[in-house]
Formats: sequence, C-alpha cells, structure tokens
Amino acid sequence: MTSEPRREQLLNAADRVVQREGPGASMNAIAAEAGITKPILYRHFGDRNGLIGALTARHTAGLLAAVRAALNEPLERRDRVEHVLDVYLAAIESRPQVYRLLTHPEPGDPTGAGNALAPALRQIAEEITRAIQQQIDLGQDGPLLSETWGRSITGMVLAAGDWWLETRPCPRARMVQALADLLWGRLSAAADLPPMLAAPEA
Amino acid sequence: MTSEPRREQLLNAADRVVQREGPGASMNAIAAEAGITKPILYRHFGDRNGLIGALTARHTAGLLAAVRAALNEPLERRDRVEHVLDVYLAAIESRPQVYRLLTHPEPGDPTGAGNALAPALRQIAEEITRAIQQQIDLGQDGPLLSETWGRSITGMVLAAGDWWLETRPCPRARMVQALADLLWGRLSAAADLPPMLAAPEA
DNA sequence: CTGCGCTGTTACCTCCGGTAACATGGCGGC
DNA sequence: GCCGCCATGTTACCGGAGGTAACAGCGCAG
Repeated sequence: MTSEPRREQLLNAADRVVQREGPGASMNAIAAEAGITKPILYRHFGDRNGLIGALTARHTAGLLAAVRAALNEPLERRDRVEHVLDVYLAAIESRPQVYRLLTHPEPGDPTGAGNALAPALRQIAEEITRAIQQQIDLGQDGPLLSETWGRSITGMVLAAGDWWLETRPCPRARMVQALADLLWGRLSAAADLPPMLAAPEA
Repeated sequence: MTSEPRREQLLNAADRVVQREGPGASMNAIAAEAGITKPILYRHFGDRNGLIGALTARHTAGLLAAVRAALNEPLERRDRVEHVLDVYLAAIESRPQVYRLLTHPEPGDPTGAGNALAPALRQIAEEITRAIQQQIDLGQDGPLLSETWGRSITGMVLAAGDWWLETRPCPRARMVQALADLLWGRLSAAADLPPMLAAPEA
C-alpha cells in the first residue's frame, strides 16, 4: 500500500481547510485545497464521515494520550483532577478549531441517536470511567457510578470549556479551580443565603 | 394578524413530522405533512432556523418552567437538587424526540461558534446560575462560580441523561442519586483503591 | 368594481454528498 | 520489448437539500 503517504497528504489538506473554514467544510473545498477533485477523496475515505473520522482520529490520539497520562499522574487525588482539567483546557485553548472539530457532533445523524458526546469525547469519558474504577473505592455501586460519572464529568467539562473559550471570563487556572471545587462538593458545603424578601434593584 | 392560528397549525404539523422522523426532518416533509408546499413555510418562518426555533420555543417553555419551579422548591438543598435532576430526567424520558430536538445543536453553524449547549439548554444553564446566586453563599467568587457551575451542571446532566436514555443502565431514581452524589463530592470523599500491580488480562 | 393582503401553486436556482465512466502513467512479469 | 495491472486522475452526472421568483385565486374594505 503506497497509498499511505497519499492519505496523509490528503488529510493534511483537509486539515488546512478545516482550520480555515471550521468543521462543515465541503468536500469540494477540501479536494480543491488538495489540488484534486472529489472522487479521489471518496476513493480514499469512502464518504464524508470516513474523511472526518480519519481527521479526528489523528487529533484525538494526542488529546486522549494527554488526558490518559494526566489521569495516571502520581499525585494526590485533588491535584490529579486539577491536572486533568488543566490539560484539557490547555488543549482546547491552544487549538480551538481542532477542538471544534472533535467536539462537534456529526451534523446529520439521520437514524441514530443524537449523541451529545462526539466520538472523541466518548473515548475521553471511557478513559475517565476506567480511571475512577481503578483508583477509587466506590463499593458495590462502583461500576454504575464510574460509568455515569465518566460521562457526566466529560459533559460538564465540555460545556464549561466551551463557554470559557467563548467568553474568557477568567484565566485558565481559575477555571480549573472552579471545576474542581464543583467536583469536590463545594456546592453542597457552602452556606445558605437568606431567602430574598423582594426583588433587589440594581 | 389572522396568521396566528395558521402558524400554530403549521407548527403542529412540523411537530408531528419531527416526532416521527427526528430533528433534521426536511422542509419538504414538513410542508407535505401540513398539506401545503414549501414557500408558505418560508413566508411564515423565514428560514429553517426560524421554523425550528419557533418549534423549540414552544417545547422549551414547558421544560424551562418545570426546571425553574423545581429550583425554587422549599426543600433541603440536597433534596432540591435531586428534585431538579428528577424533573429533567423525567422530561427527557417522557418525550425523547422532543428532547433530541431541544438538545441537538443546529446542524450547520457555518461561521459562529460550535456551541456545545443548544439554546434551550443555555436557558436552563442561566436558570441554574440564577438559582445558585440567589440561594448559596459563595463569597466573592460567587458570580464566576455560579456562572461556571450553571453551564457545568447543565452539560453534565445533558451528557449523563443522553447516555442514560440510550442505554438505560438503571432506573431513574438511581440515576438521580448518582448525579447528586457526584455534585455532593462523593468522588473526593471515597477511599483510594490500592494501585494495580500488573495489567490484568481479559 | 377595484385594489389589497393572504393563501396557495409551479418551476426554478445553488450547493451538497456521492457515483459512473472514462483516461493516463508507472512498473513488475513474461 | 510488450502486456496487463493498479493507482492516479478527470468530466459529467444524479438526487435531494434549503431557498426564491413569479404567478394565480380568494375575500373583503372602499
């Protein structure tokens, strides 16, 4: 198979277009960037999902490896969690367009379920699940809790990271603290505020 | 404006199609269901986003009201949180197709940001933010934390609810407990497991 | 009766993902 | 040397999507 380098070239072209135009770039545009025409793309990747899948797979590998490594750092649990959060946020911060590609669910999901988590994120969720299962003693509820929490934490960081990237309300370190605090139950530990008597003005 | 009832009729038709075919139903299909042709739809709603927007707005109102009410129930904090979670999960359980419509981000977002949270969910996030701000004393970090947590919790419940709907790993009540436990810091409170000595096979 | 606003139609445009059919060029086997 | 093979590339097309232009009937105020 001498087609390997060719595949890489095509993926590089696709990557350039996606960086420039975001996900949803058309096959024509990608073919043009590669200096060829559509049928060649289809020969190499089957259909659009194949191309996007191959493209995301390349980027996913790096992110996934970084997250996995962070999950296995020999740190205190809180520090480990903060480290994972920081790694994720740093990744999406450094290459937003790649991040969009990875997190954006496939536009047209005709038959299947409208999965909230894109494939790359599902892999991250599984990684978190595995880490929880291996590292934390949750008793007999372990399997269910770890699976649930893996997805939950992924969705939480996805939504929070997305908002953070858009609005940049604070530095990254502070965001890490806010998320870790949430996971550490600060929501439950904080004091009540007195009930409001009337709507306060300005 | 006698067009109000007509609008409702068209939205009802659109709703039927979306229930049957999921989001992504074509304008032709909706027009056919309404017994008319496309240009009328475009006259009433401008473009596809207008139609889908009007459709989601109707459904969002109910969900949002339910969540808002749950957020203001006079209960202990933990019970209130569980109540909110239960209300949300019950809603998506009872009408999955509506849920898909509300949570599925617009397929083609060419220029703008690939928001992880659809409009309906963003409203829910704001509702949670407001509730946290009004009910819980978080000191000077309050504004940032409540905003972050509003999005985070929404994303968490989105991802978890999505997975739960697909795989149904446990009854609803148990899911509520799992999520509330996560928010209550059980992840931080649980004991460590001894580190694994070797990679286990199979 | 005339004009206006709303209803509706047919026919068309552009762009997309995807495919069929055909042309070219290097390269190993005989 | 020649042949067949395989990957390369092309043009031209299909069906269906969102969206629009232009035209036709209907009911009702003046």
